[in-house]
Amino acid sequence: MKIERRKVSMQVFDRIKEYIHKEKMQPGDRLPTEKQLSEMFGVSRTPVREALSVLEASGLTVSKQGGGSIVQAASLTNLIEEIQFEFVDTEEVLNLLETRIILETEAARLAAERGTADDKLIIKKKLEEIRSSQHDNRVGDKEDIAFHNAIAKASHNPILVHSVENLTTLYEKAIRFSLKKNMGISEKRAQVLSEHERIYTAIRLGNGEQAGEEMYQHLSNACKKFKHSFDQALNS
Amino acid sequence: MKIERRKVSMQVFDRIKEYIHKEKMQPGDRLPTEKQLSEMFGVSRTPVREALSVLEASGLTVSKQGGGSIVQAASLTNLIEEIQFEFVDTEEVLNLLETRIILETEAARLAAERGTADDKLIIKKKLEEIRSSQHDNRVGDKEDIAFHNAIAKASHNPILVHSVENLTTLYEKAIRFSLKKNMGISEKRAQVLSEHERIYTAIRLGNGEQAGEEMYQHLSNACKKFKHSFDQALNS
DNA sequence: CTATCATAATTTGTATGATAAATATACAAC
DNA sequence: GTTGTATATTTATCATACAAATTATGATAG
Repeated sequence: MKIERRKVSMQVFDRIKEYIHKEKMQPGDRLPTEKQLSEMFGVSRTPVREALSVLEASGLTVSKQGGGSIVQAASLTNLIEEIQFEFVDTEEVLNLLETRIILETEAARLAAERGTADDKLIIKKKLEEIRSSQHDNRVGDKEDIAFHNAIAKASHNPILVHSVENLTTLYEKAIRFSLKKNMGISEKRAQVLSEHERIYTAIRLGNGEQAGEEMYQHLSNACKKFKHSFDQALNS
Repeated sequence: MKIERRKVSMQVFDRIKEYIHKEKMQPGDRLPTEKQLSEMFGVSRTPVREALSVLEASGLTVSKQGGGSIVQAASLTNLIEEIQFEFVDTEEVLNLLETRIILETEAARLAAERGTADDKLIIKKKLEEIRSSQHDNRVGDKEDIAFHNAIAKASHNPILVHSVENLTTLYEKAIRFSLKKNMGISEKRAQVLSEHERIYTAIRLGNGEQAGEEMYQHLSNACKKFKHSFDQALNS
């Protein structure tokens, strides 16, 4: 039997989250001071500070020297189940997207030119799963990836499929650890959905050039959005 | 204008990530000790510990009491899975070539646009090795692959490089295990060399469009030749 | 020589106290 | 109402110390 020994700092991390939830704290509210928290939990300031570091890195709070720690998360109900940070290099994500653009632009074109009715039906299904995920207000990363993979499959080139799947999986991992706050911007979601629809339509009509162009635009926009959110994170 | 004021702990966080990346640390490798890190960056242990807390919470490292901090996740580039090679099928070789065309056309374009003088020198060297292999009447597969890989490297996109290398080595294996190797290639060697030279020239001049076009022609020709020799083998 | 085990050294985890720097607050001056 | 200033509060960092866990070392037995 293995006794679970969690670090005090991480226990404090949980307790503070719990506290925020319990007290129904709103964005802008001030947390108790580090001194108060350390007395509250019967520990020293050190683990409290480390817990607050993680909280801040996860975007839940902001600590300002002299000003205390302030709750930032907009809604505590869909509070972070999992901590998400950026530890992946921005440059690597951009390189990843660049490579995806190269491969998937052609994959979309080939899908339009070679895809069977069956292939296109599957793509359509994936598109609708994206729609319903959006309707449920979920993130929908998995559905997004599935849509792109389905298009690759319609190219009927297994090597290409494998390469695309490889990159999309990597991308999902990268995004999971790098995207922190810019999830749920509905207007952007609508735009993404519209882009997906345009890609699908072009494929359905068998218009390879158009499909490639739409895919290119779609991924280029993803690239722009990523850069933009990164710049924002830098200035905060 | 907003004066940039990043906390030391977060600067340390970035520096450690940078260090892991720079040193190409693999999962399982041990980071320097907290003491060493604090001396390295000229700060106390406190911010170093807070940075490590965030790193650990993000899943990049694990810190064990007494055991040091070890890297857990690697950079994206190292995560790319290789396509395992099963058996050589003509169709698969064509699929492989098709995917290579997609990737390497763009790789050549990027090489022309982003390649440094150094990069181009290396490409030139590889080209000359192809020439000398031809002079020695050797097959020169390795040299051919090295030439293509060097071009990919000049794109300065590690993900793209890895993807291209993956495919070129796969291609080399495929050709090697394919029974019909060296099928009537010798007379086309001069042509292949000329194609390589045209690619190099376009890259050297920084003409991206041209470089892409030449690469496209080159690999398309390889495709045609493969098809042709396969048909011949069928009819014999 | 090898393997095992006790011991020492190293390293992280936590505690404590002190100082610097930024912010918040209260209050006076205009 | 606004501005400025003094004071108190609070976070950010430093320095040191010790506990706890792991790793390295070396001795001993076979």
